[in-house]
Amino acid sequence: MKTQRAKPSGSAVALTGTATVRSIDSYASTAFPVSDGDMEVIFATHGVAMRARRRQRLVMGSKRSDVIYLLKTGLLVLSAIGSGDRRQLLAILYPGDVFSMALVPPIDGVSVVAMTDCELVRLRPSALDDSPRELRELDAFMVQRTAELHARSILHIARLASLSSESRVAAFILELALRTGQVSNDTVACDLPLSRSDIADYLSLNADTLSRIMTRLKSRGAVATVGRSRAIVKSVKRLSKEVPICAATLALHGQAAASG
Amino acid sequence: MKTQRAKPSGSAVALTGTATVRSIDSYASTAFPVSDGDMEVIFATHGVAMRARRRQRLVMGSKRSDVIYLLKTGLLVLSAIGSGDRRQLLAILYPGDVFSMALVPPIDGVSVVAMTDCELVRLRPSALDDSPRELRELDAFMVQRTAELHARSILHIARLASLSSESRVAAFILELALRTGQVSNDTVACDLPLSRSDIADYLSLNADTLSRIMTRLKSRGAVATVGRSRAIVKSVKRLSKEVPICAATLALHGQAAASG
DNA sequence: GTCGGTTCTTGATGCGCGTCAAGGCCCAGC
DNA sequence: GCTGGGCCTTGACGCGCATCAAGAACCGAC
Repeated sequence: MKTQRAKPSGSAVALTGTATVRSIDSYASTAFPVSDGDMEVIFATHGVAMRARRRQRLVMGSKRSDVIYLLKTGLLVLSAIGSGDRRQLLAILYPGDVFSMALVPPIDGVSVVAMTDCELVRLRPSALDDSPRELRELDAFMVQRTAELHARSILHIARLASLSSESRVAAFILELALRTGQVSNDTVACDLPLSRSDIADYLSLNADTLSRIMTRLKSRGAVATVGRSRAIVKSVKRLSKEVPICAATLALHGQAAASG
Repeated sequence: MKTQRAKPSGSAVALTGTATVRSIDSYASTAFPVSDGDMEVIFATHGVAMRARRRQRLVMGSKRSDVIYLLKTGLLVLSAIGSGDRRQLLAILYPGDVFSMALVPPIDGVSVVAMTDCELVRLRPSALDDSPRELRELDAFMVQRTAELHARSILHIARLASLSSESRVAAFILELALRTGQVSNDTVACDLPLSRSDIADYLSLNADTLSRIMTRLKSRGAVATVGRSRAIVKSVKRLSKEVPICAATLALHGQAAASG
């Protein structure tokens, strides 16, 4: 029997449930890409370390609670089930990103899902009420990080709106590779923690169409794949030339990857 | 002779040039929708009032300067010229919104353009270095406002990705009407400061298609128009029922309009 | 008022992508 | 090894939107 692309890929059961809480100190020494060194201390001291497994859905507390989360390792996506049936991925979160309910519109069925095993820190800003200095630093940190998230969302809008679907896919792989992959010369390789359907939902494409596009990109030599879950961008330069917005991707994600 | 939709609508000349600087006190008494009352004082005291004319392009300083702008009245759009030719509008800014270069990805040809005559305030956070309290308040304010902008951008992504073009147009008019229009019962009316091409560029549609859709919406009775630049949403309830995301639009923009 | 330019509308046509359907690939379980 | 069930790929086909083109409505200048 053929299952033909079950709704949210069948593993709905595994998705529910809250993330497991671990002891803090296991993360206290981990480096993560936060500009201000003090920030690491603040999160380690006042935050609660958490861990999420692949495909696990993170319960983000109630509506407008003030809880914020910091992603230390792994990959998260913001997903929504458009009332009908079609799922869509609205944003991708990389290590170093923060997120909270305030950043998300009140759409039905939005949630944050782990695409890989993740380590994160939950922080309640009110826990810092005693030390104004730390609170101030946190605010400054949040301003900067939220602005970066916004710039990335705007970039994503630009990609969705102005790029052909083929360029969209190429730009997506480039972004992921710059963030999570290994750079060597002009070539970048990375794992694809998102399935084909996930990628399609993120780029607002059909999974079938995405598959066709991947085939086209491969046959043209723009990207290569190793197995199903690993991709290689052959020439970043050439890609940036073909797809102008990729320059912005490089600027936004390249430096983040370099510093992280 | 037929001009047939000239590139950025011909008025490119009028677009260039910096916004005119006016004296501050002419705005000092104006109410604007900022949650914290102190914020108004901070901007009035340390900021520089500016005014922009319809279709004027705002020069936002160099790359990563720390200047922030607060929109007091009018409507701004974030626009980008995709390297080819196609312009796109990436975001709409309403009174009470703040923006800075940090919120914008480094795409070629991005700029902020006034869709109506606008009043705004330019503020350099470093001007507040002397008063830590105000600096702290500004940070907190920025966190909140940037988060709201992000939520709106995400909502826009959701609309672009999941809605039929007809629903997209309806949702757009609803948003604009809730923000800038007059509500009475279940009906909302508003001016359309954006031309058809502008709207099309924002919704990533073709201007011709948009025109067809408007005709369809009118003949179906969902919206009505008065002249070319005024629209009326006949029944907000019915629209919210047909287009699920409109509920989120109501939540995000309805309350802002109510408080503003 | 008339005129010129812009913006909007509407028609005909073609292509891209979504959809449906059938198979192939890959991996886990036994 | 084999088998079954997700995933992924690939084909056929239809609809929706972009494109091109022409004309209508609107608006300001004079």
